[in-house]
Amino acid sequence: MSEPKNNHDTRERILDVAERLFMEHGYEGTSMRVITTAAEVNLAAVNYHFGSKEALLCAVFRRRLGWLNRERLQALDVLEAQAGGAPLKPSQILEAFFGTLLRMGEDESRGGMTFLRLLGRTLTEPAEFIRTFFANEYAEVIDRYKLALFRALPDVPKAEIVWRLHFMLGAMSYAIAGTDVLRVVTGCELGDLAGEQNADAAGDSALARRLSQRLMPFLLGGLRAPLSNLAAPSAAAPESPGEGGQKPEV
Amino acid sequence: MSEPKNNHDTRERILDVAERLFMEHGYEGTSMRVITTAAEVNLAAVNYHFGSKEALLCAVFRRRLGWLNRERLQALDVLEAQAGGAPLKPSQILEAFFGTLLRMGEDESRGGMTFLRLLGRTLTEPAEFIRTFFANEYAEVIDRYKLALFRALPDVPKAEIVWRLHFMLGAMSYAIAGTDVLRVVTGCELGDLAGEQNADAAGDSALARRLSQRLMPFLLGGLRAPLSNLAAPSAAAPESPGEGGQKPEV
DNA sequence: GTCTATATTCAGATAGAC
DNA sequence: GTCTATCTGAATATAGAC
Repeated sequence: MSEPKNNHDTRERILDVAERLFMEHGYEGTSMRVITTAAEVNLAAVNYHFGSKEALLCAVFRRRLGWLNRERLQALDVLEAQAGGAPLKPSQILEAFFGTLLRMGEDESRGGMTFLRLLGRTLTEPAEFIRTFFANEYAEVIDRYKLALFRALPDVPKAEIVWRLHFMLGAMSYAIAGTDVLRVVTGCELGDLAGEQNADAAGDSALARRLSQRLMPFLLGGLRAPLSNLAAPSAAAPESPGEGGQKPEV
Repeated sequence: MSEPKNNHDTRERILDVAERLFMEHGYEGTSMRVITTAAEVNLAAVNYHFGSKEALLCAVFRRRLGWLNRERLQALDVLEAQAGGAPLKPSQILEAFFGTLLRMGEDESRGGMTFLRLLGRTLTEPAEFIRTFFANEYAEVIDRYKLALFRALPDVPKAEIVWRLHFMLGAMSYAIAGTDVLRVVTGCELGDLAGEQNADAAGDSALARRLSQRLMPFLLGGLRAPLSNLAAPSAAAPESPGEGGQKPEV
């Protein structure tokens, strides 16, 4: 309301640095000393501006998630208005939900890939206050998208849809968080993304686009996969890639 | 080689407790004091038996991953012997890789869901020594499975297969790690798994089976999804769940 | 092998001068 | 708003008696 001088600078600088360091070393692995040193502010500044380390982490996320949530809800609003009461197509819903996020990765002013990676990693942090924070932040959006998916896939049991939504969130989080996990686990054979650490702006933006192109078909394929035939998981489903029996219903 | 008394008890008890606590609170979030207290051993016991906290975490994983790696390689050996030189079916490969893991979740003597959750969570920990540890532990197995997938899907670019393998790992890790992340993000609507914390043996075993039944079709659907049509991600692909053009090639 | 006691380092937070 | 100095607690690790 009435901050006099470069208060804004300090706050934002702390948030920027914390965003990056939390992403690189995790919440517990990042001390306030390291943050304040890198941000070139005094050690006491974090407690003055945010109150505590936990509150700092929440502030880092609130700065980005407010916009993301609005964007996601609005994307759904637009689609539903266009459809005029008819159910949406699954691909539209996924594009609205995941596409909106992945486009953040191309937008440096919204945190870019740094924030996306941080988000992916933090979603799996065990600390209690983090869980409840995300539960509150995400509740409304997840609920809207869940309902949209229920309507889009009326023949698929709701429990199954929720599971698959969860799988999709996992695939995305992990893919985003793990540009280096990927290097570790798969042995760095992804050609063009080989540029070690993020080449900041250009490389990150390209990575976000490529990731989106790869991820969306995968998610859609998983979401629309035929349901489990209850018992034996390995014998019945058709195999050859050309013509699988794609029947999500019962 | 020559441990006299209940040395074995102590070591195993520490490993059991560490496995559970690391799963619940993460590596950084779990102190050696808490571990040794819960295991009813002396604070110095961990350093005596394992050398350091880092080494303890590695020991926790080594105890399980040796068996898992052998099992996974053997499953592939058996399949390839049966196929007699022909490429395997994607579903067989996924069943060998993910099914083997998920069956660990039903086997309390192999760590059960506790270990599976720990594994899923730890894969996303940022600490450097953890990354390199997993890189070494996983290298051989991942490589074998990657090659099997290349052969099984000769028309899909290798880079695409590696990405999708990564997506699958993510969906699985997240799904396994996040029985409670799931509760947080999706609002606990999964009916039968609502039993808060793991009801230990019976509930966990059932959860592992249910998870497998849900996850495998999703992964297979994602792996075999049609490739991105390069440019616009939202307009071209067929939608209605009944008959999508399943063509992974080009 | 086990234990007590302790060394050492580092964390988050705050009091109070400016 | 910013800074120095410091409090308080907790972490890993080890020395040395038993």
